[in-house]
Amino acid sequence: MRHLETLRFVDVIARAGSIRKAADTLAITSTALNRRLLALEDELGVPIFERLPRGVRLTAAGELLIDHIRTQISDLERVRSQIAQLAGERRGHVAIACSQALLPFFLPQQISRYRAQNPGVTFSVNLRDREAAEAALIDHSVDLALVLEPVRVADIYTLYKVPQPISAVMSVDHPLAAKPKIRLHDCVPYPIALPNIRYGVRYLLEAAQMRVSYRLLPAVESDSFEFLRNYAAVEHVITFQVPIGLPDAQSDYSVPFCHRPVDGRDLPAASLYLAQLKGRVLPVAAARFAEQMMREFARRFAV
Amino acid sequence: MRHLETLRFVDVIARAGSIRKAADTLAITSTALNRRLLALEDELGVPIFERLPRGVRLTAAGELLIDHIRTQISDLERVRSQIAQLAGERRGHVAIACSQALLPFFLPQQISRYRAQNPGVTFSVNLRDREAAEAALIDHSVDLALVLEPVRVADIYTLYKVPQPISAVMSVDHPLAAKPKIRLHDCVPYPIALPNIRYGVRYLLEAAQMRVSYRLLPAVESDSFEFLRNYAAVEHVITFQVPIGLPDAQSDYSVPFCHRPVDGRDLPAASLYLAQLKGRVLPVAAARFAEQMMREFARRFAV
DNA sequence: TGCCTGTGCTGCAATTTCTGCATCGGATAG
DNA sequence: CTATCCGATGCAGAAATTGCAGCACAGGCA
Repeated sequence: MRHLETLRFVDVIARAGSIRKAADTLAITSTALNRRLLALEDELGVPIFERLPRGVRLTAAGELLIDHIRTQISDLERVRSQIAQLAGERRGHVAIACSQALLPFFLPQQISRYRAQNPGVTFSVNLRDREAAEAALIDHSVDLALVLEPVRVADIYTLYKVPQPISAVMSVDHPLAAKPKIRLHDCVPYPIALPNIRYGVRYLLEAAQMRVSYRLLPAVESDSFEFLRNYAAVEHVITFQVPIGLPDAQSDYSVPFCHRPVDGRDLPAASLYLAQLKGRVLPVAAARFAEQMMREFARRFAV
Repeated sequence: MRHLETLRFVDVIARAGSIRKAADTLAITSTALNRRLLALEDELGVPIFERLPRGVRLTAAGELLIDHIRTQISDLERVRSQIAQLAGERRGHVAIACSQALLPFFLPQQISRYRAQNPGVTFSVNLRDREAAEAALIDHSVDLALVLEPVRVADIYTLYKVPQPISAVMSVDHPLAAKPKIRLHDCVPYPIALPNIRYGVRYLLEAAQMRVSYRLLPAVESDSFEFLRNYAAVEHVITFQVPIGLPDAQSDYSVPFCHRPVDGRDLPAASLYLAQLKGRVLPVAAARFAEQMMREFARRFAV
């Protein structure tokens, strides 16, 4: 959209941290970009960036403005998508930030299902920890976030909340695999593999252990849920994940690990949140996709 | 602001109903304006206006866009005012739509008081009936509305609500002026002057008469509250108004008419609403002025 | 200290975009 | 049927934007 080209450029400068770098990514000369910025600051009567020897940084006024710019850009996007829908087109784009647990099964299935009915809609799926996911909502780089136990900043609006009782994951021939339900102290004799503290599952585990005498000390730590699952498959180690990231009984996945729910008395269920930026009206495609996921949540995890 | 000049032009076209008229008010040629419009429609991929023999009219897509445009324009205005405030300037503009009752005393006093502390802030005060006031909020032509018994459309947000018991207004030597409180049936023997049905006071009077046997038939109807007051001053006629539009005892106005409250059993109190557009963040000056008025309401009409 | 690198900024010419005049084609009101 | 008002368009001049080259400045490094 031509009329907010300059504003978009300002956004790029803010993200790049220097006019020349921004000009480079925008494939124009720094001269032109610089002059646009100067003209805008002149119009506004206030500098948007403070000039540092190694680049530029937003002033207080700039912070205000950049927020406005990002809102305007995505609001225009929404209007365009509404107009496109009016014209009968079924196009659009949905940008999602999500936790690792959504990557193996849930999102692939959901996106595939949605695209089967709306082939014109494209998706971008970005792995973000819960903090980064919320930041991505705030700076308008994603439309939806799907995260476990978010930090819950004020600017985030929760569309749906799903309880996710934590499961213990182990190889199929692990001694504990015989039990239908796992107590946490059952795990003490065995080596443990855990995600690190930035992740919701680990956070809940640590919180739960504040109240008990035993300790689950990780033999292996990782930031990859996929690694942890596969590690549990090849060694008699126990790890913990949420069910939405694990193959369920009906699926035709054949894997050398299994999972058993942890007793609710030992560990409260985690919560999976579907969230958007507060006060933002989503583009049509994103809103529809969110609705589809919410229906699926309601179906699977009916209360 | 340069970058949304074209969008502002589109807004003017929409209001003017024809490109040439809009070009005229914008002091440019119709050619230039027409081409900007065509370029924008080309960018958007859909026509914004349908071309009629006597001008243009918004298409469905255009309705969507014009709403976005008006939001963007006033949102930018808000950002500018926030930036100005950041820079220590105390400037800005407040546009108000209000009922007649606010014109003689309340708004002049309030604006004068506000401007005494904020001389840089300018005001526009527009007389609008309750329906037009809400329309003005919606199309962003005013920031605040102050109206009696509004129609209460969904997009309006009420900031404050003040009860206004209706008063009978008459000349000082009117027989009823001896009573401290007026019953409606006391008025039957006398000629009545009323505002027409579009106004809140008349609306309430008509509603009240649904339940009783007597009728107050207006000898004179007018759409000017000022006329009605002054007419009551020169003839033994009774009219009805809300107290906020009448001089109070402490004021140093010397007028040949007086007012007495109507008994609450006969006529419910009207409600004066201070309202803004739902979901809109007001510019600093408008928000501050609204706060001042709300404090004044709380002081005068403490519950 | 002196060199080097990276930054934002500016004068000037080429280029792109925009504007205004004159005019066309079409639809309606009288 | 005619007069009028409307939006659209070809073309030439005006205005804004861009890119090149170069400047001044501030830190990093030897």
